[in-house]
Amino acid sequence: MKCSLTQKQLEIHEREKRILAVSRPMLAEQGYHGLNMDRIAEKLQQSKGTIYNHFACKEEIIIALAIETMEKRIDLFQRAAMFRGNSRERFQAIGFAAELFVKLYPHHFGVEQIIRSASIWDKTSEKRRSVVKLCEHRCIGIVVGVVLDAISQGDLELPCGYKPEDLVFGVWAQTSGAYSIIATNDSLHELGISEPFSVVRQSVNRQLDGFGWKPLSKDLDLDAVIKRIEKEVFADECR
Amino acid sequence: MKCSLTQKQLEIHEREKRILAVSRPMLAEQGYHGLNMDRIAEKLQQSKGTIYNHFACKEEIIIALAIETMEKRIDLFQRAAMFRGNSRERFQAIGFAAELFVKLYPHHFGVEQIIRSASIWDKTSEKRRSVVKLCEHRCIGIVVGVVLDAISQGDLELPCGYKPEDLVFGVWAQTSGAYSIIATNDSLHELGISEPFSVVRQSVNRQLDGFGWKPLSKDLDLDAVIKRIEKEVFADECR
DNA sequence: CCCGATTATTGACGAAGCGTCAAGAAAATA
DNA sequence: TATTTTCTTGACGCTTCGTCAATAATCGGG
Repeated sequence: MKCSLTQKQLEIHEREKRILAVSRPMLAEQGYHGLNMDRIAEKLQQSKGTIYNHFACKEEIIIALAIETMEKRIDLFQRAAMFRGNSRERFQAIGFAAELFVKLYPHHFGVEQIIRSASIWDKTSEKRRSVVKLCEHRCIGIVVGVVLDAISQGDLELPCGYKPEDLVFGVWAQTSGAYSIIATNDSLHELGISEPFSVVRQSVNRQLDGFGWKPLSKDLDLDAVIKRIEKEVFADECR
Repeated sequence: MKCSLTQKQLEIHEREKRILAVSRPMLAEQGYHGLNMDRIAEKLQQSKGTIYNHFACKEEIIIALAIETMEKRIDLFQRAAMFRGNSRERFQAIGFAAELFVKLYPHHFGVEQIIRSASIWDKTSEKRRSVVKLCEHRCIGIVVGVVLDAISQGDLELPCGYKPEDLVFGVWAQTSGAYSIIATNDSLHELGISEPFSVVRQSVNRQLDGFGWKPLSKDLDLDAVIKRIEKEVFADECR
């Protein structure tokens, strides 16, 4: 009967989620080597072969985790982009989301780094790789959307030959670079960098000011905007 | 006799360099998994035990390679910082060096990423880790030095509460983030980012302009400065 | 409800690769 | 030359990945 078919398929689908749920902390705590196929099987009380029915190799699990991660970020970004305010404030909201994301879920951010290692990326399936690309595209698309709105609303005029994607790339590089350094460098304080997150926020705003994206940060009460973003968009996450 | 003693020690020292020389392409081409202790031994016609006399584990080889890499970069940065020009031009020279480095030796850049994986970093010795820290410190120190010169020469005034290290961190994050994205993301073009290196240069300059570091980029003939840097500092590397 | 066909599960197994260590070789020292 | 120290070797143990033939469960038609 149909119900039975669905029953089994549901069980399989359910299991896939459990595999990922069990894998994530292993990967988060010990990195690539902490993820152990035998231990996953053991924890789920299933044989290894069954795990391999879901994921062709260890790296497929990692990239699947990364996809979950990227979807989570996209969700935050989408909500941020819908913040009610002018274009610059909406961009600010996305920046806030990015920082929130890395602070709330540092291991998620870590997973995104891990799949970029050549020795891991190369073993993943084309199928999941294209999902990653799509996620990336969607994520950038959200930010580009805000930039385009800014342009069409007359808040921003890009220099000749400069595309919205270029501006986004600059900010993307800045933030992801900073978060990556923060996450992997335990001696930042010794290097004289005591408030890296604050520095990133300032650098980004200075860059946007440099592009003349109005209202300039000197004309904005940034703290008040942040407060509003916290309250209106990320009330659940900020407590 | 003394000569013989030196002889043997020289041989050992020589071998250590050969181990690294053989390891680098393996790591560059296939990443972490491409580096294979048995194959290293085989290529050097030496037993595995001997390799392990030099390096306690695979990860130690990787971090040793990373140290070589960092020293190479320090060399480029030092030369760049000595460029004869105003403070902003000297900073420009360092930026040029960073870009040159990642373009000339992309695999070197990759090694620096690899050691930052938790699962690798954790297996390295405290001794080499502190060397890495030192290299980082020296590298940042060079750049901070130029910023300090700019301040003392009256070219730059940092906002209240902003340290030279903070400015350097911002640029460091921007460039390393960008290079990392460029290296690991094969579909940048599809995302609408066609000239990422050019975007980075512009973003950084816009940031420095934002800090009011004189002379501002609009008052500088950047192309001419680059030409001079190429000719006067990196003639050997640029051909 | 039963029975062949299909699909899913299992865990022993092979392969690869890391790191060890006792035995033996080479070098240093006396 | 004899003895001690240091260096080298490669077989071995161990872990972990991924496979696959055998087995079990599910499905679908009669």
